[in-house]
Amino acid sequence: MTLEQQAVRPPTQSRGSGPAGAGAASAGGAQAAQAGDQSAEAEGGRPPRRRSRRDEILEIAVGLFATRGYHGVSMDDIGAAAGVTGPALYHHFKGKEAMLAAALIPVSEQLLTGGKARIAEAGEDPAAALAALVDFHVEFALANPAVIALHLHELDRLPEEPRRQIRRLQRLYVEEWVGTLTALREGELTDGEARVLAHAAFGLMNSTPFLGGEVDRTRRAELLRAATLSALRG
Amino acid sequence: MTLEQQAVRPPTQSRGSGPAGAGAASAGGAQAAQAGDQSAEAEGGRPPRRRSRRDEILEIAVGLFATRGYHGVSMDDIGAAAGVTGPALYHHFKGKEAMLAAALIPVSEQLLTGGKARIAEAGEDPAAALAALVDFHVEFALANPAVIALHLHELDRLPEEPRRQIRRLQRLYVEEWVGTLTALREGELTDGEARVLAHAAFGLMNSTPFLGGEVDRTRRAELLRAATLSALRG
DNA sequence: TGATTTACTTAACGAGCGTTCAGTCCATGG
DNA sequence: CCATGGACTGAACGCTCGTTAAGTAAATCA
Repeated sequence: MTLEQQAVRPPTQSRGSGPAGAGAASAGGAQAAQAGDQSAEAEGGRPPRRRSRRDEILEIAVGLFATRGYHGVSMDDIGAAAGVTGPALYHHFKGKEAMLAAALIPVSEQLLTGGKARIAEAGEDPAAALAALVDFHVEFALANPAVIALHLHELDRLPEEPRRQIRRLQRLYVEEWVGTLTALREGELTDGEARVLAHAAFGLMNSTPFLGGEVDRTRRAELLRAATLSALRG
Repeated sequence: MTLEQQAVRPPTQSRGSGPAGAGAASAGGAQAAQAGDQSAEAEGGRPPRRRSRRDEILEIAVGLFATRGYHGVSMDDIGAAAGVTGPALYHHFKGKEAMLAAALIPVSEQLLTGGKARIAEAGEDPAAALAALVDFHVEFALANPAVIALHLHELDRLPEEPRRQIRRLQRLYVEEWVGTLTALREGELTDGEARVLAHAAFGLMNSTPFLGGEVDRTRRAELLRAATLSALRG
């Protein structure tokens, strides 16, 4: 009743494809595809260099999952939003759960590698490292609100295998923050306490998917950065 | 596979009832019942003073909803966890959506009235009002993690009518925070910016449903209070 | 005690879901 | 020009879900 998505693609047009009409409200994803791929199981292991229809569908699905919940969206819904029927999706993904996994895993990977990179760039200075981490995470959250929301809400809908993988990546990312925080406030914080603060900071920075408009993106980033840093410095 | 809930109640025992055996992991709710009541539609309008089985079931349902998601829990699941069959629940609630509404509405009401009370107690002092608000919300979040999680994740699963009511209560609660914040940092913050900060503070304080143990409750409250106040004072 | 009410049961329904399958369209490559 | 193969359709499956209906055993009340 609220947002009826649909995008009747041009019925005939080979590779490449244009932007899918009135697509997912605030999709964020489309992060590479390298996780549980199914299309390249043959000999050679060459990853398929098809960067288009699959990711396009994935982005649409992420938007729908984020606004209506994983169980609140059917395969037919996703197909309709992408301009195809439901069963057509099985040519790109092994199933519904595989779609969710394909959307979530790259996010955890990007956060972890990005976080590590920022810390490394900061050298031995914990204060600079924390500032860089906050900067990075705030920017990421503002750029990908839908995926962030998915990550927060729908992780438990995954089967054990990919869920454990994501949890492991998340844990490693948290530990980067914990290390930085304990170094910055040496003697003040135990590891457990730093973990509480790290989760609190994520909650703060990830509050951006809710609430839209009124304050422009730059100012919002500024507010979130300042608030997070104040919260973590004590 | 994870947490198989069940609570075979004592098969015969009139009113009162004991604690339902191995019940919902971390249920928080059981907040009064006054919302979309169905049992007292007859003449007189006397509210039924039965404070027991209904709320017991509601608490169990909240715990399940919080850990597995609204759509991830069936009526049979809830019934089984309460020691009855699925259809038996229709003697206490009009349906599944009514259960969710009955769990969520009292929370919004408690937050709003509690928040207003703390601000009134603080008189004209915005700094004291903010401290009291933070104190109140942190305490509430730590006491009711399951309902907080539900409120965050499953609000959109409600039909329009109760959802709008909850959204209205939430908005009023946010405005209490916005008023306090703009008074405290006069000239520094627009209303919109204060709203961003208020949502950020909720995200911070509501981070407590995730993460369990390691740090005891008192210390965690202390950490969250300090972090929130630092974040909001700029 | 007999009538009523409360709390529940078992059985069954219709709808919607994820998924499978067989076939069709069509751009491509020899 | 025909064979190939990817993208997709339409129909159908088995299953689960929320909900309804009819009946029952026990507790309460007149």
